[in-house]
Amino acid sequence: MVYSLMLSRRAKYGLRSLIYLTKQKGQGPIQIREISEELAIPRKFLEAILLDLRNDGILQSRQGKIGGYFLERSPDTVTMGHLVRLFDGPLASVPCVSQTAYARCDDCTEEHHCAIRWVMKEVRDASARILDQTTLEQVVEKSNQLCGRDEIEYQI
Amino acid sequence: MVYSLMLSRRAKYGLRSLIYLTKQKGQGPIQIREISEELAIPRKFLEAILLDLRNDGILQSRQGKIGGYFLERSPDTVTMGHLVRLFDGPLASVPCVSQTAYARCDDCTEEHHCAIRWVMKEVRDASARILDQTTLEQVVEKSNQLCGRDEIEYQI
DNA sequence: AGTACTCCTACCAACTCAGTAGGAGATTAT
DNA sequence: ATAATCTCCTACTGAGTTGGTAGGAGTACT
Repeated sequence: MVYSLMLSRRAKYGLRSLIYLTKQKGQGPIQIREISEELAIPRKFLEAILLDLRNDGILQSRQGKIGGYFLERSPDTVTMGHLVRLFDGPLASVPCVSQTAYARCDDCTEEHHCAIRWVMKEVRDASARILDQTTLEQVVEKSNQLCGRDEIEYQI
Repeated sequence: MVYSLMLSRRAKYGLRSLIYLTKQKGQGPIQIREISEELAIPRKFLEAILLDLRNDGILQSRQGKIGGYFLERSPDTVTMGHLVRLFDGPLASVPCVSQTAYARCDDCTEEHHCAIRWVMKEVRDASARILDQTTLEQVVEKSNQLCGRDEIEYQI
């Protein structure tokens, strides 16, 4: 079975790293190696992912010996919608219903008459409603709930 | 920009063909060639897609000279959810929240503690709620509305 | 100076997607 | 009977994406 509407590994690794970094907030830079070991993510792959998050302004980094990554933006300002779009592109399952990356379907003759567009827009809107209103902070809270707040075990 | 959560061309072609066939219901078998010309879908590609729909029991076919395809199931019993799953796999964006094709995420240590799972389940449920309650019949109705019911122009 | 980290470019194997090619088998019309 | 016209089926292909690796330059602390 193929899962073509699925979150990429890149996105999952990125999200899990952000949750980890949020839980460690205020403790100075965390190194790629630590995250990669703790969350079982290939180190070199993780490097590229964290770099993307830094270039987007969500993370900040420090170079050199005691360098590493830490949150730049407050986790209550980072939405899941933003993150999923960052990693995997628009939420819309057809380009002609995307808010953030609209494009005509190249195989659709007249989009105003397109019933597929209509139903897929409903789906997009429902997904966006959830993802754009869920913040990283809320996800971390939920994660703490699920794990038991006091444990320092980073099940995300 | 990459669209990794997108409907495949296969799915779009399949859906458009089904809408076309629904509108022609009761008029005997419609040939691949006609559909492919009318909807601008590559003929050989369409062959494979219609065959899948037949093997799934949604379409029926007739071989030979005046053969072709026609609906086997009534369009009010065919849901968009079923069709999207048939073409593109599970709706869930992570396998561990799929109702129809559950699987553990191989990179997730303990799913009951996974906050990503939690939010993605909300998204899946919202999408499924829409897609599983929208039938092919409703989509065709909507298409007729959008096109003007009397025109015989198959903008879908 | 040495060490340990981030940053950056280039590369790679495996897989998926969107088709094509060619023909066997079925059915009808002549 | 046979030609025509359709579906059915297998195999193949080129382009693009995913999930990484390799190697090293640059940066900062000790």
